Amino acid sequence: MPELPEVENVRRGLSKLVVGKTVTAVDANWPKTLIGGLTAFRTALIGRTITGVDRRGKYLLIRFDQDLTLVSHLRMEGKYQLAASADQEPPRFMHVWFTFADGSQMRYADMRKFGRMQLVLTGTENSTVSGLSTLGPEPDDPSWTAATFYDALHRRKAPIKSVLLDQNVVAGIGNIYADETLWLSQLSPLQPAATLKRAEVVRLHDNIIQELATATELGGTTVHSFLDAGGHTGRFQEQLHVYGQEGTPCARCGTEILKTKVGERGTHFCPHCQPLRKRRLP
DNA sequence: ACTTCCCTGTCA
DNA sequence: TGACAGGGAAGT
Repeated sequence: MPELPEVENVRRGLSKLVVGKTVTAVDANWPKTLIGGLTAFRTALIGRTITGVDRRGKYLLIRFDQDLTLVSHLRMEGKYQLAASADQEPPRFMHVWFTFADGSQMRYADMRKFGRMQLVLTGTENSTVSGLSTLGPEPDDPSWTAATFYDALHRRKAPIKSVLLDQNVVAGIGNIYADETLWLSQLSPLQPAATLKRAEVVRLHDNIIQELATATELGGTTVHSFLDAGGHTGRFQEQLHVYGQEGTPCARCGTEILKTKVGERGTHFCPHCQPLRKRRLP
């Protein structure tokens, strides 16, 4: 469930904690996490020094010297933690750990084992990593305008909720921020994307940019004990209007928030503020 | 473009 | 004990 704001906070945390460290060992007890296998990771990474940590959508890009990039996707439950020494009690569900020359360890824990890591040559990640090659623009990229968003939405007849979750349309939105931005924009999650009016798309575009920025600055949303690399919990969950709020009154109109399924995903909305508008597909 | 699968803790 | 949580890849 880490989405763009959470992954960005992990990036900032890791950036402060691991840049400059040199890998002396790589270990794993769930090798499936490592695309290409543990042996390849050891061969490539031992002796390499971390030079930076970047992010693209929900992907973390851990940069090493000699043009190596570790592409890491946390999926549902992936967490990084830095331990000052190897003796420190490992977190539950630790599956991969990197030991550094100073004795510290970068640990990766993932209860559901959905997360994946892949090593690529820096600069080739966009062509090599499936998911990155077709990834849509960053929400804060000035080239992502309401006009380009409108065009993208009008090529899709699927419900707007499903289209927001499509990383090829715009990068970084997951289930929480899809529901929240639709509530803010007073749009039904079931509204076919192609039926959105210009003004509605402008509203949604503004809210996506604003909401992701605010959530990022508040440290993201903590759901299911999500922790950033520094071990802090996010504070954005105090500002959720619909996600996980089923049965409580809508902050805008008092109507009970409902939960349903859209495209096999749990979807929270206010039936009064977010009515489905009957419109013909263009 | 839609469905299924990967995973396992939590909850009804 | 079975349904559910869900991002993204793979399959249809």
